[in-house]
Amino acid sequence: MRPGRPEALEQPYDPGRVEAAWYGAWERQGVFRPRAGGAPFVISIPPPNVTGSLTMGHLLGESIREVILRWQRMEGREVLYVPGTDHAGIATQNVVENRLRDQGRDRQDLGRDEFVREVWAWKEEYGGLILRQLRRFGSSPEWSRERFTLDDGYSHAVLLAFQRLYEKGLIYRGRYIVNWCPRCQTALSDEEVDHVETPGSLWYVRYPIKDSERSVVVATTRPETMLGDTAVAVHPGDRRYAALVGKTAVLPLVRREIPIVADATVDPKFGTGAVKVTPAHDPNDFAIAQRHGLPDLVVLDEQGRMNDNAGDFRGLDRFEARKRVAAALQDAGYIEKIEPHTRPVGHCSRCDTIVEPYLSWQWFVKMTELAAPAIEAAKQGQVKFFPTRWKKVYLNWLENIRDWCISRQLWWGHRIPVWYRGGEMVVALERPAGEGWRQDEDVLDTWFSSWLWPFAILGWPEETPDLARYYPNSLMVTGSDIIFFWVARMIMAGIEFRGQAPFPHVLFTSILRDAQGRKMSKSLGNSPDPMEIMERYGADAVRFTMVYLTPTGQDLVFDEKRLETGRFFANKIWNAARLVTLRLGDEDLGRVRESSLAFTLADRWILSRFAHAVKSATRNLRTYRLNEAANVVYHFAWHDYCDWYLEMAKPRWADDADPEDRRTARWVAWKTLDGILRLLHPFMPFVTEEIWQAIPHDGELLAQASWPPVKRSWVDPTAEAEVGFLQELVVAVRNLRVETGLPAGRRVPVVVRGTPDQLDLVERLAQQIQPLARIEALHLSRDGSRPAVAASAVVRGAELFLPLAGLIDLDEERSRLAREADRLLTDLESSRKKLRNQDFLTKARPEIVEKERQRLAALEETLEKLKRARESLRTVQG
RNA sequence: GGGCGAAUAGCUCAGCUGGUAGAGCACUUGCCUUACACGCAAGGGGUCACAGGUUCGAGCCCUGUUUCGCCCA
Repeated sequence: MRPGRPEALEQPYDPGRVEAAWYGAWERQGVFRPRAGGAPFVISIPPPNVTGSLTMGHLLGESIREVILRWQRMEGREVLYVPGTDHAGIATQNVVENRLRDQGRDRQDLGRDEFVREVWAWKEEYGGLILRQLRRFGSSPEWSRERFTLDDGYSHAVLLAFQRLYEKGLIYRGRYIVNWCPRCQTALSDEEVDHVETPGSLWYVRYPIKDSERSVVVATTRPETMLGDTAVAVHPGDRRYAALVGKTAVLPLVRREIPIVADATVDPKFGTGAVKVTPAHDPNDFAIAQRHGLPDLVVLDEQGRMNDNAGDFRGLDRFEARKRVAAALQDAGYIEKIEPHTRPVGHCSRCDTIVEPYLSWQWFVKMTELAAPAIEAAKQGQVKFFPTRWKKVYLNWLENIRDWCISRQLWWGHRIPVWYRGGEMVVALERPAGEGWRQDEDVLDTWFSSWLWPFAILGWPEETPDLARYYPNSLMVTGSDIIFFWVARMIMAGIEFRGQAPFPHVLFTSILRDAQGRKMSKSLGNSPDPMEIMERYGADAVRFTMVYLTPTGQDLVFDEKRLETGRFFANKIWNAARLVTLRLGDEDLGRVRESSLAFTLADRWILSRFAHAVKSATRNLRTYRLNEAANVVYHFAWHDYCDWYLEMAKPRWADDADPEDRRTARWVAWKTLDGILRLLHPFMPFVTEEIWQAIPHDGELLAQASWPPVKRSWVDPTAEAEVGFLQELVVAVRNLRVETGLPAGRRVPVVVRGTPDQLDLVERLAQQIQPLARIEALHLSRDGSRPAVAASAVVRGAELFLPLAGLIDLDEERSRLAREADRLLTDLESSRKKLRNQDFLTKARPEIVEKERQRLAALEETLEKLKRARESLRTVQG
């Protein structure tokens, strides 16, 4: 047992100082290293973007991971938390390109190799800021295992995964419509496109029929694409157009002859029921073209400008082209009408540019085969989601999954391991032997590397000891916004490459929103700076508040002011600890045997309450109700321990108090504080460590101490009931004091009247009640007498009197008693009504009925006594 | 168009197995009571969105409606 250092708890509490103190010690002592002994517990960080910095959202996720990790460590598990970052292809390339632009250069000037070197240099200098910020936050990953998705070993894993899937026939190259971002100039996956309902127009355009007076009117939202039309399509069952199928239409402006085809996917109710078919710029049209053997004609370039196929419109930006084409059609009399029309428009999730459906050669992963076992894993419970409703979202996505476009036209990333020479194509991790091989120019989607994260971080494809011991991981904590991007794909990859889902549990965190309900994001600039927040409130306060506030799986409207909850709480604990340390004296508490102490009622009560708090906090942690766990500890520490126990203990610490009892009060106060610090450590590691070091403690660091067990011997229902009565008495007296307008400091006599049992109890508790309620003398009315003039209240049938003749306003007291009685009357009536109900009496569970009877009896008794108190005051007046 | 979620005190939100509606902040009143004014004490404040239903009993379960938000197409 190490002695405390009371002088360490300086006033005032300064989070900045405290939080600078302990991180180094934890690292030196190897607190974050997996400690053999218990079953492994493994979590990895959802790798943040290497160019990124901390956001409030990160802090929320990190707070939750940390609570669970530090708790599990204290429970004796072998805890591993793996840190790292991902290379975030588009985002990182953007950052470096912007820098080049500022210098008046672009990546084409540098060439591929030079550019990639430039990105690496940038990464070495500025990357990973976010991980340094996590140290300030107090995060406890095993730093020596930090991984980056472009590291050599990791890259090998990524390319190997590509090769294996290719060899299994699950990866293919094809020419299809993909989502193209003209600004990023790369293909995107479906998940990287956000759809926004956008008002626009629906143009009705007349296409003449060849060798005929007739024409067909098509409706389109994108007239500029008509330059790439290769057909007109109608529904096969649409009688209006039956005669036209097989005929030839003449495309206005360009006079190209195109067939009219019948296809069942055409919606006869949309527009005129006839649509133009632009295979190169619309996924549905592409499908129609495939079925009918129609050619395709690309009319846009990679930057979203009209290309040479667009004739007079070549070189125009797509939106300018839309206006010009519409105007040209109008001028030539081809426009029938224009209607307002709202449709979903895809935006690049990276840069918000409107994406183009664009026909190009890309690499894809066939997903249905990978999805099937991932669906089973969730259905059979090998992977569970918290909250459970995400299971449905997950299943729905997987059951309707589409192939995944994984090639990106970027330079920063894993270059696709495919080699071409003439008509040959080889998939290989190394350049094939021989001359003339040219590697595929594209890189892989970043998510194609991060879906391997749970096992690639452990050394896969090598069969390392880590992989054997730490796979599958224990838990994934992340935001539901990446359930498709990452979570579902990790599960698929885990099953595909390791034969087992990567973790049994997925815990989704809240999404933080600002006061207007908008998602907090860097681009909106509506997120406070986390580092500044930590400066102002302290990391402990942020951690506690985040967890305390976060509802399980609901979005969280974040208001900075609420961080005061954690800040004030830390301060409260700090000051409670100061009080305790100042009163501990030089007692060697470590040598005190619990059995040698004579606990008072208050001692038994707080230890019982502590046992409940441990039980409840632990149960809530196990079920991921972290906010409830935080709430339990908060309430116990503040309201039970500080408000009641410490107040009751104060007189026992006085110099003239009985030494044995003083020792007992010291021991219980210390022991309970030690317990609070342990329960609180996962939520507020710094301040709890600092305080723990200042009180007598066993072991080097709180971070290595054990989680408190539930001590059954401390559970004491009698003590809880009796102190409950005491608390009600005290509150009633305090209330009378306020209601009668007594000066706050004035000590008053109190008379109690009640059953002999009640009076005995009050007599036993008198010592503790008096200071709490500022009572000068507590008189027990054994003979049933009562003061003639007094303010009064009823507590559990016992009557309290403040005999204050001359000090209280009798009229006011009478009306106060009347108000009190009125309030009870409502409850009384509803209780009576309930008990008159035959159905209630026969059908409700007996214990419920009995409870209701007791409740009614108590209400009646209280009411009766209030009435008598009023009457007696009337007599006085009369 | 399909799916999911939310609606509870002035605000932000808890409310687990149906059994007397809770917290923090804000508000009112009184206190610098030698741990803490980042505090202490006492208090006010609710048609649990609406309409039905199930039940002895509904904030909670069922059906429908309204409003808001999100995801998917």
